[in-house]
Amino acid sequence: MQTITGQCDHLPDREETHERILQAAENLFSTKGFEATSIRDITTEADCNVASVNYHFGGKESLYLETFRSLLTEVRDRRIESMRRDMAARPDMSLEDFIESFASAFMEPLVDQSRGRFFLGFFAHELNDPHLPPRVFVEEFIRPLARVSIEGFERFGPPMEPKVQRLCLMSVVGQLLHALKARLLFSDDVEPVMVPADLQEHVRHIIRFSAGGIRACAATPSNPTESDPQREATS
Amino acid sequence: MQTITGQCDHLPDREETHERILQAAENLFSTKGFEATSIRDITTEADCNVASVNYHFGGKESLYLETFRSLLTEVRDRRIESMRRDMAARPDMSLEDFIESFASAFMEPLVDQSRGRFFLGFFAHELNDPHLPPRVFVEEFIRPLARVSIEGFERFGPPMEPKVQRLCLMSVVGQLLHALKARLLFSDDVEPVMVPADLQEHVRHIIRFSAGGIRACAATPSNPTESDPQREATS
DNA sequence: AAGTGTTTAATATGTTCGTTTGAAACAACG
DNA sequence: CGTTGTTTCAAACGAACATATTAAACACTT
Repeated sequence: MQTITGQCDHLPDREETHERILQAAENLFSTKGFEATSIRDITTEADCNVASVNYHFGGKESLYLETFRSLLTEVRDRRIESMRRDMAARPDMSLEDFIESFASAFMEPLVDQSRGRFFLGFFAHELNDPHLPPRVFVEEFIRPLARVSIEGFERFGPPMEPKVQRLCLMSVVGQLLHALKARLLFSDDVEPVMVPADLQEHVRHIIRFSAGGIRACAATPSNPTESDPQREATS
Repeated sequence: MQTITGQCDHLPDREETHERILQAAENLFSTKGFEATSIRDITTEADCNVASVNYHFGGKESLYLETFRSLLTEVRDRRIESMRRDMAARPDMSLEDFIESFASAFMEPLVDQSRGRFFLGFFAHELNDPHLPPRVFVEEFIRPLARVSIEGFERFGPPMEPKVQRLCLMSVVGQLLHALKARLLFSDDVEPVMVPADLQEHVRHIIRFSAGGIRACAATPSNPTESDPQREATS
């Protein structure tokens, strides 16, 4: 009662060990994956005792789940909030404007200095060595994001069948993710030969490319066996 | 000299241990990554002794390198051969035809029952926990493939700046890779709600989408601030 | 000051890791 | 038959692993 602030003069940790473990776990799990990360790796980086993980989280697996789920919800909610804000502020967007809004909502949580920068690594490892309960990723993360995105396509894009809408959404997402991965791959290139040095420039290309792709897909919505009228445009 | 064929009557292995280790290593390294795969995992699956890996390959790391590099060259050469064959057989392809040729050359080594089916997993792990010497992946794999693909864009696509050509190539590749990964993600879905059940249908969408995207990018090659003429096509 | 619940560190146990060793089985050659 | 080189095996090494148990140190209440 007498010393409110004097609880941790000599100890650097005290009470934030829980947080330091979470940060170290996010960092290591996202880069090395679940199995390749040992509790000792985590406790060494968190500068705490080995037993702390079992005490605070009840084991390695529980720590992984808690870390990943909180990361999922953070990225998801930031994206949804960003898109909803843009859609409400500018009800008369062009298709290009909406794709730009979607792209920035999609990318920003992954590239800024927030916890979201760990997301891609986490996801890559989880994809081919799953430790999350099945379907939780699709139901709690992808589905809500797809719902808002499709709503934007409905409002700002050309009329399309729902199936084609989902495919176009996946085309945009695939390009954006590949842009991020390519930057990792070519990061040690002396000159930017394969990928532009500026991510913004790459995103601007994706916006233009995707707007053209979406309009081409909306042109003949129903039967893909029929020959499309654009076929002779280049000859 | 007397018994040429009587070398391995009772032993199932004998002389092919080297190959069995390679197969097991491909399988395990691609799904679990380097660190999460133990030599005992490999030798158990290969049904041989623990010392065999050190004997045949000189250690875990050398085995990983040899496995990955041979996988790289196999996928790369299959892709290049497939594209060169198509380009030679049909010199008057449409843009859609070439994208289809590229897509099948790109996808087939990854989805059929050859060794290439391990490639995606290998690559995903290598991306955020590298164990290959730097730049070997870009120089020996991506660069030769990009050269042939850009050549196809030159011949069968609209005129574009080289920088835009590379960006369009990356857009197509990103969509194709994302289509494959999405199939893994939604593989346990009861009904195909997010992704079509048939990969061919997804690829057909990507062809249509990409042809529209490429033509939109070629429309105004230099100054991206200028509004493109397709803007009013859907209203 | 004594008591209570919470958090940390130290220690112990059994497992698995990559690698090494020495012997055995084999073909080829003298 | 003896020797040599090749390949496989069981066994074992020290190190690092996950986890459980224990006791000490702490903030806070009475």
